[in-house]
Amino acid sequence: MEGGWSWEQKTLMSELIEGMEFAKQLRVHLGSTSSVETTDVLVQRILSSYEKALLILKWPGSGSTTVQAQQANIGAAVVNCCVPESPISINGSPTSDDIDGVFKDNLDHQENSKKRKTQSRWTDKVRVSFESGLEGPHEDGFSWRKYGQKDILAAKYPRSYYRCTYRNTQNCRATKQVQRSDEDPTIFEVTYIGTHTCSHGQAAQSVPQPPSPEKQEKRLNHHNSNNNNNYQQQQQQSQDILSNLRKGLSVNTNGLDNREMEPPFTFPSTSFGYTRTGDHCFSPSMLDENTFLGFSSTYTSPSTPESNYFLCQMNSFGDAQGFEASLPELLSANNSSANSPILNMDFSLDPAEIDPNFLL
DNA sequence: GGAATTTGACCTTA
DNA sequence: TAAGGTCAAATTCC
Repeated sequence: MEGGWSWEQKTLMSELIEGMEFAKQLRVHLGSTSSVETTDVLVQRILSSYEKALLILKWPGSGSTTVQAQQANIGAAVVNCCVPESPISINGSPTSDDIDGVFKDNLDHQENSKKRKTQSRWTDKVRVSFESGLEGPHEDGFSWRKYGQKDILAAKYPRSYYRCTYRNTQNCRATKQVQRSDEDPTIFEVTYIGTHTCSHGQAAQSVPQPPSPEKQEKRLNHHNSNNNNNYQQQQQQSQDILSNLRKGLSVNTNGLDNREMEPPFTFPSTSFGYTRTGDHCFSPSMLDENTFLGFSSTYTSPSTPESNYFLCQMNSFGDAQGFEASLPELLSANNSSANSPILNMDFSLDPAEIDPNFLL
């Protein structure tokens, strides 16, 4: 398998291995200087994350665009193919046109199609395993309200239209369309249009919880919604998480405290493989500490059963873009960053400490 | 009773 | 003018 790996993939693997080695060394070091039990727990979790990341990369199917859950406790696989229906900049952020479109759209509430054209728009593909008990895409962290359904010409399944629940109260213009794939009914193509301007994004979910997947499934049945996130929000959340991390670091640098630790990592029972491919990606040089940490945090988070385990995977072209692009998504996949174990992890990772050549 | 979904009609675009 | 997208009243659910 490794024979077909691209340079980026090999580099990624190398970096992960190296990081794991560093963590091991840290454990040895801390073991000699500190008797705090949590230290070892933390390091164990670091190692666990690395090991599982490596495991993912080593999966035989990781060279395809489809992520199949290959562990018994991964009930559903999410294929997240980011189809750039509008240009996405190299770092995954919407282009200036996208931003302009959103901005103008916010100024002018009388949305028309021309403006819609300029909105950021991308498509994710979500594979959902029927074995998981869910028949539709899992929640993507935002609160959506279905406002329409339409039979599409030449499509076997109708298309469902969703808009942000807070459209009226906060004038959030984000919408999404969910279309079940003709070829593979287990795949839902989710097209996101516009960005969330509401303050009830994913992070807000820790307050008013949206309907559970079970509830949503009960309601939506066949035309379920969801998956994935708004990219800008992901970026913002990446920043938020980093900010929280740094706050935590101020505690950390004073020594390991007695904050309650999350239970050891376990794969959630209803989890999703997850891949994002296409141009909605980072270049290796754009992979900053946010995405790195986000990967770890989400990867290890068992907090939200419907959206917790997201598998990064190389795309079919063998590069690392899909993997990298999925990182911000991984960040926000976990609905509440407060639930992310990494926020409880007391290790320091300042931007200055990040190897600027990470993945290079 | 409030909130979410359904669905037919209407609007916009190519 | 057909197809996609949205609106809004009716319906359903909690």
